[in-house]
Formats: sequence, structure tokens, C-alpha cells
Amino acid sequence: MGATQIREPQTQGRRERKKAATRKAIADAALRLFLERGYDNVGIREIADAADVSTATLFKHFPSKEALVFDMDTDREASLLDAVHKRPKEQSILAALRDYMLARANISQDAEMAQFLELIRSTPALSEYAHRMWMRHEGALTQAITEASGTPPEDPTCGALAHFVLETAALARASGDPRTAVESAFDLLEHGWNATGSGV
Amino acid sequence: MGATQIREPQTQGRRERKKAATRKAIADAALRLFLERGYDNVGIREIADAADVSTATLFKHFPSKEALVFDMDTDREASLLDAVHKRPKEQSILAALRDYMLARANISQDAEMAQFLELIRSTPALSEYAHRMWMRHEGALTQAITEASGTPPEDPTCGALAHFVLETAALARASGDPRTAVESAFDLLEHGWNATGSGV
DNA sequence: TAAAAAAGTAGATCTGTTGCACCTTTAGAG
DNA sequence: CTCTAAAGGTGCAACAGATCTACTTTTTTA
Repeated sequence: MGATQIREPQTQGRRERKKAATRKAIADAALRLFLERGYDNVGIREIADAADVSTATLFKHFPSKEALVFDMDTDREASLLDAVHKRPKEQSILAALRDYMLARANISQDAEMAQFLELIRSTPALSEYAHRMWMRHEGALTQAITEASGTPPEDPTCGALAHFVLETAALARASGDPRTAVESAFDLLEHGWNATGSGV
Repeated sequence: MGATQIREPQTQGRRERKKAATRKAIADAALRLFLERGYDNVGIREIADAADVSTATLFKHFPSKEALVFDMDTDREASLLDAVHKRPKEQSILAALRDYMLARANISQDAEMAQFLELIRSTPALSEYAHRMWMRHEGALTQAITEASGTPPEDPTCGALAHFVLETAALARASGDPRTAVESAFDLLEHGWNATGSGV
């Protein structure tokens, strides 16, 4: 660990490293304070102070207070589309999406993750923001389903299906038993209400 | 008309009439200004001034700026539930709800109504608020469907169906052709994706 | 007719967010 | 290696929606 060290090929310049550090300092301070005292009881100015930056800087890194909480997971969209495109040959689109949504509903294992999810669940502003972000993938999923199923692009059915599939996340969140909620929703989407026995 | 007039049985006291008048003055001023200059270009203080009240009074009548626009239609929920409960004997629940949603998608006829809807459509804050209000009926619709279909209350399928049915409003709004969008969505809910021909 | 309850007011204040003018650090061209 | 332009950051004022406080007026009702 001497003084001089061979400069390995750096992933980024000093500038970008510092920028990332600032960003992380802000997000970390925000999350810590939110978990300690609750989202609504922490002000922007406090977070900026705790991270030792100005509020102007804070808002250059994050577009809103809600965004402070969602600093990760840049490519959920890619994994969602992969679920459709890279599914096993014999698996149907809906079966693949069902598996994907079920897997999503299961990540509450980790203790840290659990309190993070609880923060979101118990803060309406954060739940709504998360849902809005999630629904942004509607267009991309519609396209993926359209292609994978060979449906003509002007048929609105794929758009409806994509919308409903993404909305199962809301059903899971609202339900006491997310797993069963997702299963029922997908059963409904696959076979239709007319197949549920109650012919009404 | 003369000076003295027999006091007919009044629907409400002077107090409540005045209160209603104030409320109407605020809502009218707000809507007029919003239509003239756009939702985001009109401030709360301006509206209060135009209605000749204080901002404190304004917020005693309406909980938020968005709420100023939605001053009518207190019982959309009742008509929604009626669509299920009072449907013709031989009509299925989903057929009744389909008709209801199709009727909803058609009210753009009136010229005044049209610019009102255009105001909402072109203002994200208002679209989201409207959608949130609309989705508040999810619980009630779930219950109505559960009862009308005789499904056991713990089965989450009815909740999923109610959610999806209400969400067809979002699909209609987003689509260039609301009628067709609603039809496709309901076809999907009735018969399932597996019945759409593409067995994928 | 007195007192309780409701509606309204002015104005300060809080909170998220933006704009402005300015300074400091870094990257890159010459 | 230096000079410059751009990017990151700052401090502060300001804005808009929303809330709070203390106070006045009006209406109801006992």
C-alpha cells in the first residue's frame, strides 16, 4: 500500500466520480433520515444539510423529493422485456410474465429491504410515485407483447394486456397475500372471467 | 314580484345557502381562469381574488388546487354500482360494465364539456387526480361484483376484475380510439388472452 | 336575547421547487 | 503545460401550494 500506485484504467474521470459521490451522499442521508423519522417529517433543507450540499445541488441530482428514495434499479425495464423475449421456448408470454411478477412479489426477505419497502408502503406519496414509474414501462411492454405474439400493431388488445399485467403490481401491494392476488389476476387474464365458474 | 312572499319550505338555511354560493363562486372563478389561461398559469391567490375570498376560505371549501376542477358528480359511484345491481336479468355483469364504460367514453358531445375534458386531458396533474378519484370506487365495485356473482368473499378474483374494469378508463383516455380500446379490454377480460387466437 | 357554532379574514409561515449570479474544479485543446 | 470552456456547486431570494393563528362577523338556537 505504498505512496505511488499504478493508475488502473479508471472507469470514469475524477469529475464523474465526485459527482457520483455527491449523489450518493445525498441519497444516503435522505434514506437514513426518512427511516429514522418518517418521510413527511424530514424537510429538503435538512437533507441537504445532512449531506452538506445546498438545496440547489440536491435538486440538480434528483428531480423531486420522492426521487431521493429511488436511486437504484435503473434497468427494471430491460429485465421485464427479457422475461418476454428470452422465455423458454415452450412457455407462453403470460406464463413468463406471471413468473416475473411472482418473483417481484417475493423480495421482502432481507431485513433492510423489508423496512425500505415498509417506508414506501406507509407513505402514499412514495407508493404513487413508485407506481407511476413502474407504469412507464407500459409502452415498451406493449411492443414486446405485440412482437412476441405476432399480433398486428393496430390491435389494442396487446396494450390492454400490458396495462393489466403491470397493474397486477398494484393488486399485489394492496393485498394481504400478494402471491395469491397475482395468481388470481393472471388466471383471469389467461382464461377470462367467463371461465371462472360463475357464469354471471 | 311583490315585497312579501310566503316562505316556502326551504331546502336549507341561509347559512348553508351562502356557503354553497361561496363554494360555487370559487369553483366558477377557478374554472373560468383555468380555461382562459391554462391550469398551470393560474395561481391560488388569483383565484381567491377573482372569487373575492381569502385563500384560507378557498382551502376550507376545496382540499387542493386540483379539487377546484371537480366540483360536480358526487355520485358516480352509485351509478356504477347500479350498472351491476340493476342490470337486465339476462345480461352478464361484464356486459353491463362494458356498456357503462362505453357510455362514459361518449360524453364528449357537448361543446362546453369538450373543452372541460380537454383541460383535464392536457394537464397531467388533473388527469392523475381524476384517475385517483375514479379508482377510489375499487372497493365498492369489488363488493358489488362479489355479491352479484356469488363468489366467496375471500376469492381475490373479483378484486382483480374490479381493478381491471376501472382501469379501462385509463386505456380509453390514452387511446386515439376510446371505443375500440374499451371493447378490446373487455373482450380480453371476458374470454382471456388464450382465446385471442395467438396461442402464445 | 344571550351564547354557541359556523364562516370568513388577514397575514404570517412552512415546504417543495426554481432562478439567478457567482465561484471553483476539471477536462481537453492547443 | 497552460489556458479556457464547461460542469458542478453555492448562497440566497423568490414562488406556489398549503396550513396555522388569532380575530371578526353572521347565523342559529336555547
